[in-house]
Amino acid sequence: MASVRTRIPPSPTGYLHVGNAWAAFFNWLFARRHGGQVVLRIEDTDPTRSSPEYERAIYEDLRWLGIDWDEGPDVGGPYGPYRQSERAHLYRQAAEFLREEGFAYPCYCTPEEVEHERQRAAAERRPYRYSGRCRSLSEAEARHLEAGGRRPALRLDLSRFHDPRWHSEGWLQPKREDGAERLYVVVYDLIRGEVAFALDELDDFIVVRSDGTALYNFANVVDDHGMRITHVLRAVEHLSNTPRQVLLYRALGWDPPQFAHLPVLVGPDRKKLSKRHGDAALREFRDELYLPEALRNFFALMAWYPEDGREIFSTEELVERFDLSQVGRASPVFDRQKLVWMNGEYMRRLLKEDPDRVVDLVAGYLSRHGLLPDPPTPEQRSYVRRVVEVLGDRIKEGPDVLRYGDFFFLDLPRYEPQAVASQLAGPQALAVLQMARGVLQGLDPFRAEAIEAALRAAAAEHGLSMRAVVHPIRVALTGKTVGPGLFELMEVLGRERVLQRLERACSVAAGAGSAV
RNA sequence: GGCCCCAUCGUCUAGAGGCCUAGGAUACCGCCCUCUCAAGGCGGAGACGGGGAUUCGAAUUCCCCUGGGGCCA
Repeated sequence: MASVRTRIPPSPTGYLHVGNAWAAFFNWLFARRHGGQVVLRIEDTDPTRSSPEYERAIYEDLRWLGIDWDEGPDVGGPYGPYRQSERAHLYRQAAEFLREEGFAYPCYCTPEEVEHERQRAAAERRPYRYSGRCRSLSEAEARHLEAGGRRPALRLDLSRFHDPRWHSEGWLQPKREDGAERLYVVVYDLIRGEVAFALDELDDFIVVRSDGTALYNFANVVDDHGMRITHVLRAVEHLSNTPRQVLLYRALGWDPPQFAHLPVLVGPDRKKLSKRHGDAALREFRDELYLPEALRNFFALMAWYPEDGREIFSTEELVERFDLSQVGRASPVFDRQKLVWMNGEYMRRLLKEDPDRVVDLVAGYLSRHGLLPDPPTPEQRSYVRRVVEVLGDRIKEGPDVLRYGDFFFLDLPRYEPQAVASQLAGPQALAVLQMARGVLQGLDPFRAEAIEAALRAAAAEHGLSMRAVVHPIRVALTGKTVGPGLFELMEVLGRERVLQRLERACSVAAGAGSAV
């Protein structure tokens, strides 16, 4: 097989979306699996919604995810330009060819006229197809319409495909049906097999609008062919467009690439993942401390499983194993919970192998939430490092940093009402806190082991269980009932802050919790 | 409306006619560990959308229905 070339075709009309990132990753995986190339094509044909800022953001997000490309607007390549907005001349050229070869004809019908036909078809409860009225327009009629100020759109002439010379090629197959013969456009899909579309279900569709701009299907064909794309891996929503594209390839005298229609990623409501689902932009995952390697692993596991049993795979392993024919056809639901789990697995690993990276990530997260200057001083950074050590594998995603450790970065903890009510109310709590103050006041060094020993001794002396002393102290220092080991956390906080918080909590406990 | 795609635990999925009493993971529930949470260990509950057909035998093949999704400037 000639070298594999796949493409990633984002529109710079917003931030890279997880659904597109997922499809992009599959294109990347497939190309890398076969030692091929990846082409990045920017589909910026809608000038009102496209922007260079979004284009840059897409490069950034893709690179962050670990997807690289061999050709694209930013890196160049032999088959450019790689922005659709710069390819108008190529579309025009192809359109002229179609016209010269008689595969396309100018259509002077206005959108209003077409809409009228459509409505009449709907009223008569029959499927709408363009009548082909302009197909047989005479030169004189055309000139007359032009003189009236009408600009023609260009339509593909499907009647040309009834020529028997096409019927031996396999992609256009005559089939006998109830005695009559129907022509079918056959799409060969690497995931779904052969999918046949009756030619008479299609109509003479528009290829170039009256304003001269190319339609999506047309531009796509011109681009994919021009960029020597061998494999088009894209979402199933494009499957219905494929027969039109195949017709276009053939009319232009080209062989279509191989197609593989991926399922669509959907949200918990089974609807296509979109902005409606909130955090669908890839960068939001980055901001919430999802690791690119975890995301890649997770992405791979949607619609495809490398082998049964194992779930954690390095990207190299994924590349080694990727098999398009094993990709599923059903739409996977994007499951946040499982992503959290998987990210946790990678976080835990990273904590062992490259703790500095975790520290940087956490520091960045804290900065974004206003709890740390950006950049932090060296002292602050080493403090974050100690906090990360103490937090350990509790950090599965960004929000966990605050969930378990915001008090490390606040002057006073944010006291959760429920925690206060259950642990700081009443004389018992007050007694424990006062006992702790007494024990810790002169403790030196202020280290976890020493703190634990001292507190255990004091608890035993007062006939208290460790549970009974740990809980009120935890709430006093952190404001919550969950979090890292109490003694470790105290060491990081330091004696001064510990005593200060205990003191404050004492007044809270004494005031029966009303002062919070 | 026409056409196309899809359908196994809540979710991701394994399953290519007998290996299925339908396996794993996640989420959930219980127990253990333990200063709480997290992690870890052990255990539990949980699915082949429905109906026909083919076959000695169907989650697996075929048809219909239902339900979801998509395309038709």
